Amino acid sequence: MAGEFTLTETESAVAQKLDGLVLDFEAMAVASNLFRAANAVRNHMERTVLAPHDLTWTAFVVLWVVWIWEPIETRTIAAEGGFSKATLSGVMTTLEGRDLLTREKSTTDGRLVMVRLTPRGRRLMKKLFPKFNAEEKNVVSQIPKKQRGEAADMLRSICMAVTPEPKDR
Amino acid sequence: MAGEFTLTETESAVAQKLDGLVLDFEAMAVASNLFRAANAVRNHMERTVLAPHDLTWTAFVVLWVVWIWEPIETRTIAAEGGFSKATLSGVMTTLEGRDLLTREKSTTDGRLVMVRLTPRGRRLMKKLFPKFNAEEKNVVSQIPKKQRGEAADMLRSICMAVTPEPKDR
DNA sequence: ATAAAATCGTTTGGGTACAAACTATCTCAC
DNA sequence: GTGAGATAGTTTGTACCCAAACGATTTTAT
Repeated sequence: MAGEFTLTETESAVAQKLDGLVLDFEAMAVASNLFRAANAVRNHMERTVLAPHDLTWTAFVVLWVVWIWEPIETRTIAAEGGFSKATLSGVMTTLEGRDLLTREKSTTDGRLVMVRLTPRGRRLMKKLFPKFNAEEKNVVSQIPKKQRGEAADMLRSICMAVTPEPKDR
Repeated sequence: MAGEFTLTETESAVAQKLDGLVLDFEAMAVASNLFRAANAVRNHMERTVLAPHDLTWTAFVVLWVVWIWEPIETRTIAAEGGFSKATLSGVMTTLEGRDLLTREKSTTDGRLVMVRLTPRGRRLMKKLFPKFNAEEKNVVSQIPKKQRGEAADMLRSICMAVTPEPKDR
């Protein structure tokens, strides 16, 4: 945990501030830990696996999605990776400049852009992904093996609860 | 879920790419869902609760930590909020400009900066936090009540697994 | 006492991150 | 066939986000 205060300390401090109000501390703990965990994992991955190859988290996700599904349309990468098309546009410009992927206008629909990895990009992913997965394994190592499926399910149901209309993003 | 491909589709596509290699798909699913969930919750909160008050997620976290623990040192806010002191410095400048918090050099240690909310900041949090917690409640609503404690624990143990030395950030 | 090391917060530089506006292309109704 | 609307991707503007370098202050070792 990153913080210096314990959960109990925090709860009693919050209770004082909003005394009389009914709060859901359990929900607070889950939400709070969700972000600590996500950030901790992201930072860990960036430092241990990604930094040696000068990749950010987002750049890696883009490469991964393209690697698995190429040729793939830009909009699908954004949906699959979970970021906006504006963000994606910038990241892809960077990756294109580093000769890791290519953009090509679709011949059947002039609005679409098809994305592929370059041979260099494919070589990188083939070497990098096993290392990445090894760290993912490390990340869940403290969760009892039996509960890992459950963990994935709970996280999925959190997504369901707050995902309204996919729309544009 | 944001993506268009099912877990099974993804697994079989990955398996093809790295055929022969042993991968931990369960770890992959947990890590992947962790980020989808964290992002989904963050976006949801920003849109429903924070945007009406012109606050970003990070700005809200800063205000929250200061609200609960003021007077508080800058370094503690960063540790508690889970971001770098560089990030914090920028966000606090914004919040100071909006008259929501104040910075004051410590009298006992010239390196430290003590942070407090302004009356305006306190009024905002007192009104905003109950709304925020109501949404947090909504976020975990799909997880069976009995499993919520477990969920918080699992997320905590993910943090433990990847948090090496607290150091500086 | 004093120089070296450690600590704290800010600044700098590069890379995300998203909404909104924009351009280009396609679809559909008529 | 043609124009209104929808759709895809990029650009713009603002705000994060972090590592590394920095200046100011304090602590530590001598």
